[in-house]
Amino acid sequence: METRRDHDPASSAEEKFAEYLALRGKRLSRAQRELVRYIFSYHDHFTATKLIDDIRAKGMKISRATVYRTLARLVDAGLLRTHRFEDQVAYEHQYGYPEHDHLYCRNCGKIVEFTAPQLAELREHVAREHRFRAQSHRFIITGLCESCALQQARRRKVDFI
Amino acid sequence: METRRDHDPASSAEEKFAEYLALRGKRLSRAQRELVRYIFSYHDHFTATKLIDDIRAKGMKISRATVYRTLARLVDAGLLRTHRFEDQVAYEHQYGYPEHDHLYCRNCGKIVEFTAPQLAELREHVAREHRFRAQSHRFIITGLCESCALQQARRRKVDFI
DNA sequence: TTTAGTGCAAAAGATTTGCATCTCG
DNA sequence: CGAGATGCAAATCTTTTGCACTAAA
Repeated sequence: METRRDHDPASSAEEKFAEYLALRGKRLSRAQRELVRYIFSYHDHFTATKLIDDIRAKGMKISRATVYRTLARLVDAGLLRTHRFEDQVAYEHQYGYPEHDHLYCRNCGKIVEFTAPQLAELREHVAREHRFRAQSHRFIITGLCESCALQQARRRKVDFI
Repeated sequence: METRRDHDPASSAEEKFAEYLALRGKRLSRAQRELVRYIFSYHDHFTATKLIDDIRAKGMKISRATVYRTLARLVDAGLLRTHRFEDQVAYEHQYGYPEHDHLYCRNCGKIVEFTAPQLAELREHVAREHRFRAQSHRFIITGLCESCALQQARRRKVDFI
């Protein structure tokens, strides 16, 4: 998957992180390096739990505690951002990734990204009206994805029998 | 504020709930009735934990488990809605209370409600585009309220000295 | 060498669940 | 009476922490 060493997201995120750590006298350990490489080798939303399962499946040996500690640092470093959905905290790339909003399936947890330029305007308008200085926003549409909606419709029919 | 007995939120919510239960052969127990009355006797955001503390302080004897079970039903009945604020799950009235969104001050935690009809349209539009069945949405504008923005500007000047 | 990082297991918190026992309808 | 509801405690689940040990720089 990953071939070009110089400009792929994984290595530039790693550099950014190393910089962040160096600046505060922290060290970049083997575990942290492996995690950053793994996390930035593809773009997707993930939960801490899922990440732990994934890296274990890949054979990496990093403890639960270290994963949580590293995620917290990556957030603090501005490389990751957390999102709280209904019943899960998801992480997503912050560094080098455009702003977007989300659709969240309440049934299967699927997350779909979308962008809606109108939101930025609306946000400024509302903020001005309330004398707020807006810094960011979050728009989440919760509901059912196509397959879960169908599945639920089916289940409902069965219930009626 | 609200004095007329017939139409106060607490009793109409109770009726709604009784209806919901009856429709599915469930019973309205003493515990559930007390909870609904308490919850709808005022409008505010609350967490399950806070509710449990509050009712205990009022001398009501209802177990933790029953509170959770009742909250789940109230959500299912469409009387309550859950929201994730910060790192806690908050409940708020859904029944008889207009949909709204929030401005959140990152500095002092102040929450201001606002309504923006355009969001409903936008939500339907986006959902349709992604074949989602939207059930609700959440739009949060994060930033600084007026006083925190001023305060911060002041602090910055000091930092420069 | 020295201090930060790691793993482990125990702790925390919030919510859920199994089960014997009440209670509504 | 019989299906539900309740309370209690134990069980879950995710995330955090204390501590002795290991390893970056």
